Parts: sequence; C-alpha cells; structure tokens
Amino acid sequence: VVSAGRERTATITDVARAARVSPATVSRVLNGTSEVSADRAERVRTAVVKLAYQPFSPARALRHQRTNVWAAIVADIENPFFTSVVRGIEDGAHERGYRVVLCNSDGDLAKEADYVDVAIAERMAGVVIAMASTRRSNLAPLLDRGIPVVAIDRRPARATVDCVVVDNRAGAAEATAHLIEVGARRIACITGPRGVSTATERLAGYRDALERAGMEVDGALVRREDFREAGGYDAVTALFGGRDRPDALFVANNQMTVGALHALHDRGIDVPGDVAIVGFDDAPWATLTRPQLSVVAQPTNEIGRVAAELLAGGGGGRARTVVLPPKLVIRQSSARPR
Amino acid sequence: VVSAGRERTATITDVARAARVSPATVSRVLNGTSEVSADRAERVRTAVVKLAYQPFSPARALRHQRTNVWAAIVADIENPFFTSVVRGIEDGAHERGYRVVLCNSDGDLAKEADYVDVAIAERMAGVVIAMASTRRSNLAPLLDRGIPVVAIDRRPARATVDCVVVDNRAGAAEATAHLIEVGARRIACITGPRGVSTATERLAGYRDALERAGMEVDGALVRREDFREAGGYDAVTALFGGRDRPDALFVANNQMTVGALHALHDRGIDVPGDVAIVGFDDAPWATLTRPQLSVVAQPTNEIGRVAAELLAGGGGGRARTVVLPPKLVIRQSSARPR
DNA sequence: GTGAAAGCGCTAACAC
DNA sequence: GTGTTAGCGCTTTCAC
Repeated sequence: VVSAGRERTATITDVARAARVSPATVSRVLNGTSEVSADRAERVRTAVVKLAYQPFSPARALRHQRTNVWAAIVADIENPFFTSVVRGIEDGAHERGYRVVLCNSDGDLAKEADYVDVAIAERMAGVVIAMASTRRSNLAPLLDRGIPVVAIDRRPARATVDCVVVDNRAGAAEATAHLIEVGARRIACITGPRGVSTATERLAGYRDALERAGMEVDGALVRREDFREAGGYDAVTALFGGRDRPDALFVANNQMTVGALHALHDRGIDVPGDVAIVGFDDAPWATLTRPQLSVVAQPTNEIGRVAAELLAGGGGGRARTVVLPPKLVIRQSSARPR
Repeated sequence: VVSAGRERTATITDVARAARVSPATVSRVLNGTSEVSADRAERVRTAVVKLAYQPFSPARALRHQRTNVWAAIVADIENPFFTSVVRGIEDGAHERGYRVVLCNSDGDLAKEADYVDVAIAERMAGVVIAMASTRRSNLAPLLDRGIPVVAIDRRPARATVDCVVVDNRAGAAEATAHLIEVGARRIACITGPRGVSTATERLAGYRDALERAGMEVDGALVRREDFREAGGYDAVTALFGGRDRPDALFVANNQMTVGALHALHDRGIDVPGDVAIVGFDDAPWATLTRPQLSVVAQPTNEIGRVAAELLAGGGGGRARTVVLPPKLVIRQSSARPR
C-alpha cells in the first residue's frame, strides 16, 4: 500500500526491526565496520531498500563530532572566476567523499563572519575561503578549533594557513610590460580595494614593469576601486575626465574590465586605437568583444583542485603556499595604439 | 591564557556550569523560548562569550528533526543565469532565517539524485531545483517525505510541485516575431535538449511566431543541442554547412549564444549583415560585443526571490505556478540584415 | 558474530 | 522561573 506520503521517515531502528536484527548490526552492514553474517546482511539490505532508509546525517554528525561537509566562502558568487574555482573544489571534494556548501560573503566582513560561525556550528570538516579582506581576517575562530582552512586567491597578511594563489605580481608585470612594448607611454592601472592582496600585488606588478622600463609611476594613473563593474566604469570616467589621458589600461579583475569597456564605449573612446587594454581573468565572451580582449588568464579549475588537495591534507604542520602561474593571453585589445 | 587551539569545543553543559545554571536555562536564554531572570540571563551571556560557545547544529537538528537549510540544486553552476537566480534565493532565504546550500547537478540525472539523497539525509527544510530533466524527475522521494520543493526555470511534466518559471513561449515568440519584422525570412532556432521544458517551450514559441506570420516551419532550421557553449557552436556549423543558409538565428540560451557567435565569427559570417541574432538571457557583457547582442532577458533575481517565498510557504495545498514575464531587449545584433 | 546499552549536544515536557 | 529528565538517531564499546 502506497500511502500518501508524510509517514514518519524510517530510522535505523525500523530497519533493524524489519530485518530482525539489532540496530548495531544494521550500522555495521551499512558502514562495513565489521563482519556480519551473509544472511543477516542480506536481510538488512532488503529492509533498507523496502523502507527507503536514509541515514540521518545530523545524528551521525552528533556521534562523530564532525560532518563531511566543506564550506567554500567566496567574496562574490556572481563572479565567474569564483564559480569556476568552486567547480574545481567540488571535483576535488567529491573524489574524497566530501560535499561542498557554497557561501557568498559578498565581500563583506560581517557576512563572512556569519558564515564562519555557520561552519563552526556545523562542525564542518574544512573551509576554503576567498577572504573579504586580507588585512582583517575572520579565520581565528576556525583555527582555534582546529578546523582546516585553505585560503584561495587572496593571501592573508597575518594568519598562517595553507594558501593557493596565482603569481599576481608576475602576471600584472607581464601584462604591463606587454603594453609598454606595444608602445604605450601613459599606462593606467585600475586595481581593487586596499586590504585585498590581489589588488595590492597586481598593482605592485604594474609598478615593477614601469620601473624596469625606466618609466615613472604617475599616481594620477592609479585607481583603487571595488572590484565590481561599477568600479571599472567610475575609474575610466575619472581617468579620462581631464587632459593627459592614458593611452593604455591595465585592469586588475574581470568585472572591472567589463565596466571599463562600457565606460570607454560610452565616451566614444576607441580600443585599441585610443587606448590599449589588458584585463585580468579570462572569460568565454572575451573573444566576442570587438576588439577581442587581451587578458591575464588564471588556472581557475586548478586553483580549486589544489585547494581541495590541501584541505584534505588537513593543514598538518607548517602552512603551505602553492603559487600557480597566470598566463598572458594577447588578443586584439592590446594591439599597438594610435 | 590563550592555549594553542584544539581544546574541546564548549558545549551547552560547559556554559551551564560556568554560569551556575542548568543547561535548560542556557537553552532558554539563547532561544528566547521562555522568560529567564535578568541576572541568570546575564551570567549565561557572559559565559557564552567567555567560552566562545557555538550551538552544535547537528544536535539541534537531531532534536528538531529538521534543519534550517535549503538546498538549491541547479543544472549548471557556471551558468550566470543560475547563479543570479541563486542570489535571489539567498536573499529570500536569509530574510526568513534559512541558509542555502548550492548543489551542482551538472544536468546529470544521477548527480541530481545524489543531491536529492543528501537533502533527505540532512532533513533539509526545502529544495529549490532547476531539474536536469523535466520528463524524468527525482522529486518523488522528496515529496514522499513531505519536504517542500519548488521547481524553477524548468517545469516538471508530471510531478505537481510549486513552480517559478518565465513565459518562455511568449518570450521566444516575441523574439522570433521581431526577427520576422526586421526582414528575416529563413530564421533558424537553436534550442536545448528534449526533456527540458525550457527548450521545448522556446521552440514552441518560435513556431508560434512563424505560423502567425504565415511562414512555414522548416525542420532543417531547427537544431536541438545541449544548452552548452559547444552546442551553439555545433549548431551554427551544421546550419551554415550547406546551401540555404538561415538569415536569422534565435538561440534559446546564453551559453549556446556564446558558442554560436564564436562559430559565426570563425566562419567570417557578419552579424547582423549576414545573419540577425537574438539570444535568451541577458549578460553584463552583452553590450560589449560588436554588434551588441539582442536578447530575451529574464528577471533572474525575482525568480529566486519568488521561489524562496513559495518554499517558505511550505507547499501547503495545491501546487502553485508563478509565471514571470521575460523582456525582449533589442540591441544591434538583430538590426535589419543584408 | 551479535545484541544491549551508553552517550554524543540539545530542547521540550514535566515537576517544583 | 528553574532544574531534572528523557530522548531525538546513530555508532561504539562491552559482554557474551
């Protein structure tokens, strides 16, 4: 008789009763923790199927004092860079029997702290985090409790945790050097907020390249924005507001690049004729824009997979840092200007 | 004395001891379930802070037989349409005290079934799902157990659950009618796989528009692909392989549109000169392409928020279906061809 | 091999 | 108001 739902969900005791064994035996069969005679095991398996039994994982977690869930806390769930990284984490987690809960801190320290609390309350097995700020961190409560943490993309200033990052400084320097080589003389840099390591490192790389070329770093050509589309738009508006316009742009993340391109278009500024441009992070649509966009591409999937590997390693011993190489992809937006 | 982590995490009993009250009183203070004298409440709060106590939610879940977590199971986490919808769900969930776990079925029925199992094992409070297939569903186990379900984007053929969808048929018809009006005579439709309602409905809308205009539906101009970028690419390759090329394209999702544009570019086909094109789903970069992309935009955030509202409503009574209007956004890619 | 029993952390029912 | 108690579903001793 199939009754219309809503009957009490079967527990291990129900299965035990149906199989005429003890709950302990059911547990042993399900987890393979010790030998069980063939016929009893069979009876258990039949009962499990018949009752559509699903172990209640909070009860397990209560026993084990630990879940098999990882939290991935990222600063912006709508940024394709992060979702792609998360894909990598998921793949790595799946292979190791973990599940991944994706949390969106929105770049907000308080929201991030909330999700850290959640991770603790749930006794999650580990946390992968792209921090809202690398200066002020919410990591201490996790570390105090011995919950393994891997920082991705952004490198915490103080806390010593495993990290997976890209060589931002080198990538930015390469991009800037490329703009110099192509003939640009007034190169602007649109980077992210203070207190986010990627923003700082990419700016440092930009400076490196200018200095190596014997060019002066003009403070008026450096804009700190918020890593969002609007930030890129505003930066371009400011940079092209007066005289002494830049003839090239290095933009330190994907969303700001979108904003910058919109602003350039709105002002009728031609790319790469009037300004050459190189962005950070590749995207599926980067070859659909006219001109096609030159970028510093990051190995997103690998970042996630390596993070999963480190997290599974459990943060034992010294904090490890894995630095992956970015790759300059030259397309049309950085063709020789003028 | 700050000891180097790893001491046992504080439990409610520890807090009770430190505050010289019973565990029940601690629980009452924390949950506000009944009045507690001011001084005891104060002692409890002090102890909570001092011990950095965090309630262990699996234990709560065990008591309550229910968590405060919703699962959002989507067919493709890297599709910005879905992440944007998830943002809406999160907003709605947050307001109501729920948290959202994002799960990626990858359009795969087996993975989807896995996540459904997880949702059951965790006794999640609800599930929002963009189904891998609307023909064969994994919903029965959820419904049997009385777990509220809201289907988004895709409408299940059989199961009766709450739905939030867009009027795909009308949106597709409008897009196609626009292409007709602009002078196109051989309009191709690149839609998604059989067994996904959005694919079917958008195709139906395309047919509607042709019929209304007294135009014949040519089967050779209809391609069923997989809603991924590669699908769009392949479709264009096939459509433009022989003679009798289309002079317009209606592409039924964002990722396939990217693929289609790549293929057109690779073949040197001019948009909109040789073919006009309208895609489905808007994107931040849609105005960066040259020509700018005409699309049928969906109210992604609202889809998520409405889903949250329905889920919180708990699926009581008859299954409700909310149909939201899409909006045709005309840009340059659908300018008069030739 | 197997079952009985205890207990993980929390809360709701019940006494006082 | 407050404490005592029982029990949620599961796993893991510990006897047998």
